[in-house]
Amino acid sequence: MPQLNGGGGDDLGANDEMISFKDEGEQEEKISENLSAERDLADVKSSLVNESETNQNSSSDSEAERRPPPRSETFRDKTRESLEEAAKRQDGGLFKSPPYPGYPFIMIPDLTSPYLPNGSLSPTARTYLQMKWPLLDVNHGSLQSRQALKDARSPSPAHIVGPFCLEFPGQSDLSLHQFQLSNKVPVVQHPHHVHPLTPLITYSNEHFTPGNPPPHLQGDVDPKTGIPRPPQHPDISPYYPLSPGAVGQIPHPLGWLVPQQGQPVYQGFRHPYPTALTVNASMQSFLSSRFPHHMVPPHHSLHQTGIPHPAIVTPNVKQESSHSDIGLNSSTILYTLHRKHQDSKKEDEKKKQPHIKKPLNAFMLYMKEMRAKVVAECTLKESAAINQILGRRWHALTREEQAKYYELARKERQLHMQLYPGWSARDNYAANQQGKKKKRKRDKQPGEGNEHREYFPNPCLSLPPITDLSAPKKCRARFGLDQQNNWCGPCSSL
DNA sequence: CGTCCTTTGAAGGCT
DNA sequence: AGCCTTCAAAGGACG
Repeated sequence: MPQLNGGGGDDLGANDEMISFKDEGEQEEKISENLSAERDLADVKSSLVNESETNQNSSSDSEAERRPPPRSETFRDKTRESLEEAAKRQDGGLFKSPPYPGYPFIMIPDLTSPYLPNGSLSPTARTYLQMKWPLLDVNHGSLQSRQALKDARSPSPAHIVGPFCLEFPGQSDLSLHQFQLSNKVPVVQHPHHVHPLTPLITYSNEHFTPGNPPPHLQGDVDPKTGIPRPPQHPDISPYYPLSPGAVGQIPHPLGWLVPQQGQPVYQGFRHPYPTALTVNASMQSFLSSRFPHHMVPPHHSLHQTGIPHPAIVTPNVKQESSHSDIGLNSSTILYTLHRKHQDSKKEDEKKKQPHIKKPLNAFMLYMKEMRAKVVAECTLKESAAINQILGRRWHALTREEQAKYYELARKERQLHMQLYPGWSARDNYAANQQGKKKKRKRDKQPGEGNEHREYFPNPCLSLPPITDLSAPKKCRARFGLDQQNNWCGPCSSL
């Protein structure tokens, strides 16, 4: 485990942004947190297989030794201060002194095509990219990236290895920390163009799928949403553990718009953030002319800047089917449509409001990256159980490791804030209240929650024992139906 | 189909 | 200031 040095000129400014951890189960967490990731995984697997966990207190090192005491100034406070400071400095145009060394609020005028005709990154774009994403090594090409691959523990600053892979120093678990933020990152990867902004994208590509692809190109359809999914290469991890050579093979969600040969139509669409600027009015026009109306992404899915941000979820507004009106006379149709229009006018207007999702926090970013790994190694599918494991692992991370995610989350928020200046998390509260009743939530009784913990050990990942007698669903969610022998007594008797 | 479960963190509202 | 609530992701389970 890398020791923390208190200081050291962290350009990311992450060292002083660690948060204090919750004290719930802290004792047990401290006990388990010093396990190496491998050991951790081994415990998970063996406990899952054997269902006979006997030792969750096998380690004694204190997490506190590894981790400095909680700071009085929380990360949240710090972040907020920084954001406020950033907002103050952001007076309209270029900004001079970025709140974070690597995250200036500079928007270059045209990122539509940051690449030069010869395929290299334009100096302007390179400057921008370096300023905006300091982790990205846009100056150095694949040679250095390959070097990074060779020397996984390079102490040099993190630099990008592939479009989705950031190398982080000091990784104890992965020699190369392939930091894929999303398994849904929309990517049109030109074989020779590695887009350097991609690593920070965490939002779903669903928001960028411009309607349905032509049937003959339609690969998979999400059974839940009905939204066509891009064909997935079976060998490719959903979390993009991509090598530089492999990324070019990744199909883009908009791959059906990309000609089979030649340059992709959506070069600028490789990234849902700045590079997505290419989807502007002209692209709308192009789409409208090429595809049926329902396939064309609606304007309201675009940000005011023309950026179809992945955090935007455009509700599927059902098209009025003219077929269903066949047989009715025109006046009836008109009247009906008028009534419908009147009745649902407000509702439609509300529905048309794009749903801007919250930016992901550090833990969410971590979950996105690690979920697939845990699922694969722990043979669990239940997200609730997976998340428990991930929560434990999150606490087991070193401060440095967590700092990476905090930093990324901070950038996510910054970018989100830039793209949606007026957006508030509160907006999503209202969004859920007006439309569908979403969730939630039974109030947690005092003491409820993790009380399953005292009665028998969790079979996975040396989780604390479970004691909650009042929440039978927890055992179900936690262990699944096929492991009912792990359910607590009250749950089993139900 | 909608909600629950489960995790942490961010953010807003209320006291 | 501190507490509470909601929502981000994920997918199986359930009513």
